[in-house]
Amino acid sequence: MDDATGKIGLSTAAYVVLGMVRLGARTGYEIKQMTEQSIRYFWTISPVQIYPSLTQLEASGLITGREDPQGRRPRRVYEITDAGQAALREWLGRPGPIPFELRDLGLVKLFFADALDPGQAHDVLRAVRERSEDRVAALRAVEPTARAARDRGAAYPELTLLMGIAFHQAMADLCRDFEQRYADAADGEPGSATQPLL
Amino acid sequence: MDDATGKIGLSTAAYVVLGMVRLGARTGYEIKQMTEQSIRYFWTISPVQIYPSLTQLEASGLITGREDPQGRRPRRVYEITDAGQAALREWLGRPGPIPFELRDLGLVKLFFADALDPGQAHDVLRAVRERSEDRVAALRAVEPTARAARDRGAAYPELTLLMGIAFHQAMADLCRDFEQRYADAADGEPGSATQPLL
DNA sequence: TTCGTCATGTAAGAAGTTACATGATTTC
DNA sequence: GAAATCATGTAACTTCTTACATGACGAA
Repeated sequence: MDDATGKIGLSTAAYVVLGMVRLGARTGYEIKQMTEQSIRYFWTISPVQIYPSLTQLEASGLITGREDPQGRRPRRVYEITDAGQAALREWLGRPGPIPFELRDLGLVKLFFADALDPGQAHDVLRAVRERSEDRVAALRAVEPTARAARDRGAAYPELTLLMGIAFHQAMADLCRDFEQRYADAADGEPGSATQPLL
Repeated sequence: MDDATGKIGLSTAAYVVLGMVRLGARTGYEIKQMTEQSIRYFWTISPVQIYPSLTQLEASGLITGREDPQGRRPRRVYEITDAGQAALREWLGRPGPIPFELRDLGLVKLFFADALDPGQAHDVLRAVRERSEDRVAALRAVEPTARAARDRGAAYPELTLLMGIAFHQAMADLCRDFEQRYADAADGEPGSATQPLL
């Protein structure tokens, strides 16, 4: 999976952490929060990856950390360095394949839906459509935040949000097309395969 | 990840194998081929999962296998049973959440692209767009196969193919929008974040 | 006779997630 | 004073992928 990390010994997770520090996340905890609020729909990192990444990034001089306890609660805050800015840009611009992985059980079930009778297939179609519609609604709810970020100098988060919306909207629209097309096409029995269909 | 497999002791991989047998794949090898040609863009299974699944499915009476060596080369061919048809339908219709996972390094890089100067950001945008355009072209090349399958009783594979196309087309279109919008907006320097942007 | 394909597996390793563990601070 | 949040980690467990291993058949 490290197609795009290259020779340098930083994992993708570390670059994500670096990028989040650049965007103003100061502690591991804030990085996790920010990640959940922004890129969770197309990337995830767990605390298990965040804290070692912070240590490694600091050791490499890409961020600087200092203790800033709140009362008796320990806390370490980080900032990106010039070297960190450069490393982030190098990674963002690094050529090579850009892995894209989709794992969608809904599409799998739709793929096999010919095994069902029309009524049941319709139910699968509706379930997948409603899932995408819910996702669209969830993403639209974040739009104001993305617009606010754009007005403060970060325009690209809004683009990735719009892509998520367009993506799921396209799936929902196609589901609806199929639902209508096969609404009254009560063919009756599910297809039986006596010879390979694919 | 087994949110949707439920109490019964079959993994998602086993149901996929079952579905592929129903669609006419007779051996483990053919299942792998068919999987590569059809659902690989939204699901993957490796031979390591296929062969144990076949054993398990046969032990459960959902498929029947018989030896059918070609010359001295061993070979075991399978067929789905009525119980297998029922199990597949039960799984396809099983209610509950439908996991959807996207992991896209392209979106991650776009998300952080404000750290780049406009020219470099444009390059990232173009790289992501070209990737999606390539994917659209690859999927369109499979359309005749999907249409042929539809005419022989399997209409849903075409739907999942159309979804893949629509999905990537939407991403490519949005990239192009942004490329044009920021084509001459040479703001100059990359955004610097002195306070949290998100 | 050599290469590509058919066919079925095993073993080791990388990667990531879940659950656990701790404890302070703030809010109700 | 109870619950939610802040904050940082560890250990165990899955899960998946990669590489390896074997060997026959068909075509060039």
